Amino acid sequence: MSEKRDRIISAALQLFCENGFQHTSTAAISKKAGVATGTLFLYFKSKDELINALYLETKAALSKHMQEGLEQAATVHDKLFHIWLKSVGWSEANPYHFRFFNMFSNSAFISALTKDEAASLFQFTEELVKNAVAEGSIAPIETGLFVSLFGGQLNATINYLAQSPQPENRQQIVEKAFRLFWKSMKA
Amino acid sequence: MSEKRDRIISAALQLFCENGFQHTSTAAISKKAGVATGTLFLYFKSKDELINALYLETKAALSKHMQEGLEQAATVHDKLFHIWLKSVGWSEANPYHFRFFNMFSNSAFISALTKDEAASLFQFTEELVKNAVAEGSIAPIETGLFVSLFGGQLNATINYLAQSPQPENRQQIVEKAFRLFWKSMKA
DNA sequence: ACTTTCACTGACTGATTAGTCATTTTTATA
DNA sequence: TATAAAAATGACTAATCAGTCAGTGAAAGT
Repeated sequence: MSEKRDRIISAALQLFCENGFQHTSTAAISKKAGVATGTLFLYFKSKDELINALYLETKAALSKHMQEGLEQAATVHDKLFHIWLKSVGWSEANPYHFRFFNMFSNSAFISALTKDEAASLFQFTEELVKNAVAEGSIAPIETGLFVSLFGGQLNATINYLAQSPQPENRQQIVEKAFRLFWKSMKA
Repeated sequence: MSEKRDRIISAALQLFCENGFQHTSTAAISKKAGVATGTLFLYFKSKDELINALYLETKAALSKHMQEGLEQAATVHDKLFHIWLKSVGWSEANPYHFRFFNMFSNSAFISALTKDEAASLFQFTEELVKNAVAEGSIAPIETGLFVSLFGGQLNATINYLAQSPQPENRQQIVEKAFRLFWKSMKA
């Protein structure tokens, strides 16, 4: 991966979040990245391919971060809590990436193909849930519903934190929200 | 409200959902609505004002629907369940509107002002939560966090249903997801 | 019958911009 | 050092489209 490519991706991320896809010209991205307008099209066939690549790589980064140290968690509870904390941490450390997901996950710019590819990066969470139900750690539930609810709760928590005025009890909120989720799901 | 205005709003909703904001020209909206290109600009100063009006009116319709018959629910549990069912029902009866929210709630097209106005339509939910905590029906929690989690869980449920292959146990899923939420929140 | 009003029309335009490509610069190779 | 290959440049273009405005026709008022 070239360094110029990285600069383009990173400039695109910022500008898309600040001004939206439509109000960000490829010329503006190139300028911010410090490359010529043509260079962008060496690395990405089109503006659409650029945003899809950005989406996929961002998802991949999050997925990787979630799994770091996951093997050290012994119980299902601990594994879910690990994923929870990693996700919150990553989102707070990468506010642009998080905002990017909020803005574009449901937009028309991301193709169905890209979404499929991204979903496969989170396959491991489905496995986790299936095993948890099988071993009786959590109450019986459709895997997809569990994953959806977990993601929803997580997203709601992060969004709440992002717009909440007091960050001092941030950690308590994060833990409390997880406790609530776990309370609803445990066997 | 003129009938042409309605047709423009409704055409815009469909086209925005199908092709996104950027790939929907005002000419296409006008054509689908069966009016001249200039007519759109009689009712909306700009394409941006159009999407903001659409957002606000859709939110208002949902808010109104949620509150229909709400006074008949006696307990906090019943009130929340009423809102839950009304929301799910409305989203399934108005899939375009629901998709529109998913696509544009976090987009750059909806102004902060519009979002503020929309939020005020849901003021009643915050009151509900405050009273519930005060009377001890639910465990103590920050109002904003509760509202955020409720919305997140609801949204996750509807999204799960929308992409789930089997609609036969739809009602069970809806009730189950609410039971899980209530389990996590009740005093 | 004349005038005024006004919702509506649609051809038109000025501005924007995604993407191209002939050329130059840099890097690798012999 | 000479040559080839690869990477990068940026002026340019073809196309799109939001928004305008002079004009139309129907209805209301006098």
